[in-house]
Amino acid sequence: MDEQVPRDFETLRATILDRRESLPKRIAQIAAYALDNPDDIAFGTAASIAASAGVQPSTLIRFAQQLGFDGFTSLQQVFRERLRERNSSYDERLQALRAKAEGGAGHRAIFDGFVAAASTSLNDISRTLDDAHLEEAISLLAKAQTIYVLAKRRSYPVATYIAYALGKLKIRNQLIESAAGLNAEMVSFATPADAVIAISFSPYAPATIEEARTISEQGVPIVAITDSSFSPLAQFARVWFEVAEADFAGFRSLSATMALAMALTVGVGEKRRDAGRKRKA
Amino acid sequence: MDEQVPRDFETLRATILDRRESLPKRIAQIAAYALDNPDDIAFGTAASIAASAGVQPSTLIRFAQQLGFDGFTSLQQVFRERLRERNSSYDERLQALRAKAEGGAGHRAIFDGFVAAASTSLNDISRTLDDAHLEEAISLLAKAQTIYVLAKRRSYPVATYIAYALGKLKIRNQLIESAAGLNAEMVSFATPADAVIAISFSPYAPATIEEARTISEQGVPIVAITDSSFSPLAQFARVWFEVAEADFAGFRSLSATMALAMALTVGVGEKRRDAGRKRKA
DNA sequence: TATGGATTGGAATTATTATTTCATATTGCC
DNA sequence: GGCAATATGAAATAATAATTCCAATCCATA
Repeated sequence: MDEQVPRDFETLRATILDRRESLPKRIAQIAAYALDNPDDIAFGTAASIAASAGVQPSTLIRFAQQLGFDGFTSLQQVFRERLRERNSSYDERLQALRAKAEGGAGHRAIFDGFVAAASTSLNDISRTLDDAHLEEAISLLAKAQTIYVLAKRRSYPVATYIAYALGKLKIRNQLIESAAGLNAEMVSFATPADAVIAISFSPYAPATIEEARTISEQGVPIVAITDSSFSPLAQFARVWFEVAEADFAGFRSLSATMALAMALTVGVGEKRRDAGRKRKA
Repeated sequence: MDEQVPRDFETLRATILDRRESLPKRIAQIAAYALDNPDDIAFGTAASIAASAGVQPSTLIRFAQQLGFDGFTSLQQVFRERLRERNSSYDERLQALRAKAEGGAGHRAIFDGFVAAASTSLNDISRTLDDAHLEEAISLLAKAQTIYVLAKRRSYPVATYIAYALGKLKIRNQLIESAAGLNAEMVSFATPADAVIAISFSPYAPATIEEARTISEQGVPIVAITDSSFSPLAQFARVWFEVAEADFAGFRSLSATMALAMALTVGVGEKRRDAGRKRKA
């Protein structure tokens, strides 16, 4: 027997799809039903499932045996496992996390709180992000000679990640950081042929705002990621994104901002590659 | 009969919580088990569940009857229904995102991909994080005079965030960065009374590994965040976390690492505050 | 501490459900 | 078209699981 019994749903699914052609009519019927209504298989009885699928219970068992199981029951296990593993619904999970984080003692509660905050933020941004803005921002950045990245304090990690990613994609970029106090000079090098990604959240770091103002006065287009339309960054920006990050224990999540930052970065990379290809052709 | 049979899980849950006080001992035992292990109720048999909960099957049935069901089977229906429903939202959403990200054109697809990767990572870490490791790491870091933070390249954003958060919490820390090429000196200042948070993922930055080695040879305890037990960081570390980040378009998410990093940071903050309070009292 | 009612444990009973079996039908092949 | 192999249907059977019942125990109260 080289019969390998599929232990998890994905393998099982693949096996079924693989053999689909060679299965007898009624067995194929059950196979299709199983893949279309996995929940019914998980919960139903052999008789009820067979009835829904329009076959005899014995056929159902034969189907299971063909797949290498020793009966319907062990086939059903796989379908049940699948439901088990898919963790609770998003909201339930989040609620549970929040409950643990709020009520709970210990450090696990803190961790859960941050995970919940991050999940919520991702959820929100996925709902609210404006596709048109994204396109616009990417076009703008793709045309830039050098992309300047401007962020302090809480937003700084995002800036360093953007810089890292742009670097890996071989896109010229300059992180505006203050180690040597030469920010003003760095900023002054930017021209309208360049572009800026500026990130700042309330309370806005004064230095970020100042530098954004200066650089926008030089005619350099700015893509801003910030948290409200009242943000001082918004007024200097050519395109701006409103990202609402949930917070926990006084620290805001960064995951939504990170996801957006990565999308911008990789988006620019793709756009440039496409443009390059077109130019050559 | 004013007995209202709870038809959905939430109502059932509320009912149970409501009556908790007035339930007899064994029934209460089953009630607690049911709320803690709803999946087991959904899939198990009366006998298996009763055994897990440490009661007799008959008690399980009495529990169901007290709630107005006519037997275990109808109680179980509610738990199954819950699984069916919950299963749809979260996973479907993620799958939809992935599908869009994979199949889809345009830049929205890229964004969706990063959101999906981040969600998956958060999901995973929330399932796999070991509470004991977390406690251990926090105790270790809370005792440190100075917390050194060590990470390069892709992990660097996490390090900067940790440094920012530690700073805000007024916890002495030192980010080991190479601007002036003085890393070796910085590292040499660390003593066994300090501690290190080191973060590195495959392909491990050689500098991170080297510095981690040196610093651990000086007897400084290391808390590592890395991606597998084969990681060179793991061998130097007193405590280490395995974090599996999903990736998209060649860039790994950072959200799980970030959540863990924040939990460590804030955890240390809390632990110190508690210790301080105790000392005064 | 004695007594009644409520609760529990455990085995007996009943029901439900999976599986097997066998007769019948269908299909592919010579 | 006939034969064998395969597939299918339907009912009988075996297994498993839910439920019931009754004796034992616990608990509150007088």
